[in-house]
Amino acid sequence: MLRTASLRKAPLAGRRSAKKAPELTRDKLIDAAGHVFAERGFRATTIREICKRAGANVAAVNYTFGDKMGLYTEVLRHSVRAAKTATMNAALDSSLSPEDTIRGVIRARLMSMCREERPDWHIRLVMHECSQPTGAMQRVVDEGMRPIYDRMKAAVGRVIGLPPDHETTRLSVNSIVGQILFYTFSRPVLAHLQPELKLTPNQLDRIADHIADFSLAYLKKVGQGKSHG
Amino acid sequence: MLRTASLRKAPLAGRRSAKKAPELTRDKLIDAAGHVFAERGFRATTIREICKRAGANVAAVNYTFGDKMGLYTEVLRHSVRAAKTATMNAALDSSLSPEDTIRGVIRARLMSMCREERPDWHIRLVMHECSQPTGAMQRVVDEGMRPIYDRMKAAVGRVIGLPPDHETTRLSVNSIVGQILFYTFSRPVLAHLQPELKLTPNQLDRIADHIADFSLAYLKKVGQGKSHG
DNA sequence: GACACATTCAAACATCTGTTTTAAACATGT
DNA sequence: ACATGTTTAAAACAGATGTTTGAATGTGTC
Repeated sequence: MLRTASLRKAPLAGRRSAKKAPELTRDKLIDAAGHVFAERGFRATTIREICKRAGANVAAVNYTFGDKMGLYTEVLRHSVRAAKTATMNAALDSSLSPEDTIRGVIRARLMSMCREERPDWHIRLVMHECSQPTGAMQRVVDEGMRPIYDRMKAAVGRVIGLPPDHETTRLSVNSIVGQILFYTFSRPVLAHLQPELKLTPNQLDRIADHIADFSLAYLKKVGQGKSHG
Repeated sequence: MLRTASLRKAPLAGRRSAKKAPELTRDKLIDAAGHVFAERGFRATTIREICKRAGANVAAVNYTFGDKMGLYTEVLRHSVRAAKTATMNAALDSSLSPEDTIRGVIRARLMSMCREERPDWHIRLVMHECSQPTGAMQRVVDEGMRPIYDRMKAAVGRVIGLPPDHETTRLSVNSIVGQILFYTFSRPVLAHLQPELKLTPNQLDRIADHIADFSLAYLKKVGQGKSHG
């Protein structure tokens, strides 16, 4: 008989061999919570909606994860893992040229917006964290975004002929990332300013090409200036 | 004796001649609400916090503005007006060259982030609307962002030698706006990825220059290609 | 000063929401 | 079959929050 949510742990997260029902509700809860958290953010999401969606009882969340935040961190953990798609991993391959790395990362990030299953949970969770931080952001950034960010700094630095931590390199990476995130973070604004812009796979492909062309124009120009001077 | 919040109007919004106290609490409420709404968004903001900050009673909001949403729309109205700074208006001057227009808009938008009073309410409210839309967004976008967006389309179109509504023009404007909003929307992420980046006026000035250089590299390249072909 | 009105205030109300409780259902090993 | 530990279910609890109420206080007019 367990007492308070803050003191008790989620029940026996370790050994689960013969049981299967608990695994099922646990997974159903994480899946349902991912949908709702990604759509509404941590605060605006109610445990009751998650449980209804998962076909579970209201007490299931507190029983399985201790409290709402426990479920949230679990969802974040899954979302970070799911964000490491095959496409993104291929783009991060260190044998690629810097230009191809940049193009690949841009494309992988944009393409994740039109996935069928779990469309873009990760980046939408980050968006809500930016709007209303919860303290869970540090881990999301460290595990989900920093590797890509560092890889981009290296690639951009090589194109422009400057160290990865030079101010121009960092600002350029920010410019690229900003262009990408715009289509997720500012989607409602975009929907009003350009109602005709549908984010179909085809269109996202064109957008990815544009962002890469737009960015490489500057990077190559600076790079040529450096190599000539 | 007024009945329901949905039916009654804010009391006598028209003639206020001799009264001053009502005006004062009204303004204090809008000012306090601007702070809290810009920081936390509509939903996470409590009427009690606004009233405490304004030194008013809990019932003041419902009495003066009907309900929470009434106060919110009033805050949005003020914020849209405050976003039309002298700097931004100067940048939108139609006698400027397209390059100067682009540089000016970028700089004006970034500089509003380090204002002493009401620092960047407008764009932070838009951010929260993007994360959790409330239905008030349409007016904010139409009145606060579309004029700038259209002006940018015209300027960018002139530099690259394409119509304002060409796909390349629109995507390029998106790229510029995305770079700008990144420093507001993704500030928490940025704080973790680049802890050393302080958004002082000096630094924002450098960022504005970078974004303009970064963008104009592509625009001019496309423009030259067009004029030669 | 008395009246009518607008405004303020403290308290209460109704609802929502995270959490806890209590008991029943279930599974498992002996 | 029994005992034991685990999972589910319904209800209740406690706190927060938007809103309303009704009295009290101010404010201007006659």
